[in-house]
Amino acid sequence: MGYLQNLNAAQRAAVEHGTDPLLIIAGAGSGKTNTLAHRVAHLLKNGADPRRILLMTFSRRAASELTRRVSRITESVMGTGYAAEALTWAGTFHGIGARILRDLAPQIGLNPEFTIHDREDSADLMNLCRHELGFSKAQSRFPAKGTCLAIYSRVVNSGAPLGEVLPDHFPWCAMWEAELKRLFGAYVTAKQAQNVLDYDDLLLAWAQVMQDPGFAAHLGALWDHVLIDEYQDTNRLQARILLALKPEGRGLTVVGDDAQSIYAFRAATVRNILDFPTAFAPPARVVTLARNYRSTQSILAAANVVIARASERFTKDLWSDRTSAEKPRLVNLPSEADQARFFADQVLANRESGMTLKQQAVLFRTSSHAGPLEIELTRRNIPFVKFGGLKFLEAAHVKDLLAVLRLAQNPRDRVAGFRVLQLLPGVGPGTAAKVLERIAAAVDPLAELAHMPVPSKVTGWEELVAVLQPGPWPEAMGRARLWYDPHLERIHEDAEFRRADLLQLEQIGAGYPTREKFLTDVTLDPPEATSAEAGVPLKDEDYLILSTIHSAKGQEWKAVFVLNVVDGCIPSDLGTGQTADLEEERRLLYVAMTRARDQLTLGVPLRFYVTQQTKRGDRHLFAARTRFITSDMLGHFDVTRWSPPMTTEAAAPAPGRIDVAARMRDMWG
DNA sequence: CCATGTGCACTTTTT
DNA sequence: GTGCACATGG
Repeated sequence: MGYLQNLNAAQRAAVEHGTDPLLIIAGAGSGKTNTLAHRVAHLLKNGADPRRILLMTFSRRAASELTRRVSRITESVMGTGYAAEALTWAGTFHGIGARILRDLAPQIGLNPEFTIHDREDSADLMNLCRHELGFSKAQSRFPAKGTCLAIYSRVVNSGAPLGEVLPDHFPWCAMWEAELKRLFGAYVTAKQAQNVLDYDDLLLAWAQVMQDPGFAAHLGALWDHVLIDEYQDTNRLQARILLALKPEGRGLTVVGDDAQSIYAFRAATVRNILDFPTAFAPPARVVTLARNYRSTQSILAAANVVIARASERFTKDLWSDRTSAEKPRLVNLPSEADQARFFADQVLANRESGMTLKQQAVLFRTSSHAGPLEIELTRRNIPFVKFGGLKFLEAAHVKDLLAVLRLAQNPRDRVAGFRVLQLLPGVGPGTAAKVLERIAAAVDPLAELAHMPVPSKVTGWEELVAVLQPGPWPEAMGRARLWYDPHLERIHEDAEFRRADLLQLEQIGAGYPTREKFLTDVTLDPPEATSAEAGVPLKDEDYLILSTIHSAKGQEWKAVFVLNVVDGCIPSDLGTGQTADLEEERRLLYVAMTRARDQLTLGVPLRFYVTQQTKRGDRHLFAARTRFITSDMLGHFDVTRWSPPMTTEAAAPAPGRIDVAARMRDMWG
């Protein structure tokens, strides 16, 4: 049992625990993934069938990290050749849900060719319903499409009635309760008529299936062991699915840390983890991992005092035996630009002393906060990769091309159809709506599209019909891209950059066996960033990590820098209304701080820039240090102040010497 | 009637 | 950069 030697007592208890329900409370850096991976390996070693293990995580990144670790450990335990592919059921809740629904589709009244809407598609469909019901023309302002979808989503995911969700989370929309109810009814009808599912449906339909005793027994019997990571980020709907899957809790293991719950805005609730033990009789065993292997004691001490003020809390103070003389730094800076400059200086200084760029990360609350830093890094030729924020899938050209594929897959998908049809010159919202109306009523929508009369001013109809015809994959992807190319040229000035994205998308698509698998995966697991972004380094090059705090969860770096640790950013001034929201912001800071192994630097710019309220012009605000670090905590930090050197060389990139006259002469010589 | 051009406001976090 | 409301032009 050599592979158990490196575990501490608590970790080992979690790994060797039997099949009764188990809750592992795993603090930041406590070897959570490692423990979970060892538990899986241990199960396999003792004869468990890998195809009968269900591994679910919250995010895709966590899922792939976990399977990677499991395969490494199992290989060392079971010998090479024991492939991790044998773990066929590993993924996110949504991904697993999509797969189950696709498999069961014929038996549960779904068309197996259903397409999946991402958040923007869902909002577009919501908007369509909103128009059809005439709410967009209401005298006083009806909530925008995104807000409608957010309300709907929260109702679905929290299981709370609309009458509660509105006053609690969307008080300014409470007057529209009756209209919203009608809207949501229309939205659901539209989705079903069009054979599409949104993200929430992947959970909701699964939960509905689990309410049927026959299906619940069938699905429950598929797996002997069910292990859930990041349980603090699950919502009520997910918990319901889980408990229906394993009502006795047999073979059920959940892992999480209430102090790192940062997805309440998606209706995640800490109650899931707090209530887990008593959901079973006898109650689930609880194992707590409080020893931290990541950070120095001085970093942990600071993080602990931040989280200690949290109002509702389960657990533990983390401890570590990694001592260090260096306290976390809290640096006051005159402005955001100075913050960018200082961080860049420090990153380079760290590299001088032997720390690679990849071992360092800059974290921020909101993607746009990284702007000044990105400029500074580009100016100094420091390569970086940014996670979170601008998404590949949100770019108009990518959505266009995917819409063509989706329409071919599912001609009743109205959002896709609406988008694709309007690419043709001469087709606008009116014509598109009529066409879609007509093909929706037809038995064979594609045939109807091919044969229906078309307004004479519309061009390119035959080509569109042709590109939607069935054909082998991935050639169909290339056909679609070539079909789109002239439209791309016509619509976008910067067609070359966008074309590069589409070529990349084609590459990705070629890696999938079918169009359906590609579309499902690209919706549930979108590529991180567009290739058009400046200076995407090659894989083997060294680069600095820029990431939102949300995307940084579960990761660690030797040195961590946090931007804008000021009130208005952390906590974000958008979410300071409710105490629950505020508590989440506190945990967010905690998550950011506990990513650091050796060195932690928090930036506090005195002035920062607000781009909103353009009516009154862009503004600089004077910011204060975040309310989560009160004066009495400052002893845990090394508080300093930094200002840029007052030389002209520092203020602007030092120009070299040039001979303008000579250059002008050379133009003609 | 309907497609297209122009101006203005907004941009949390993610499956 | 992107989406939405409104005005104009076919």
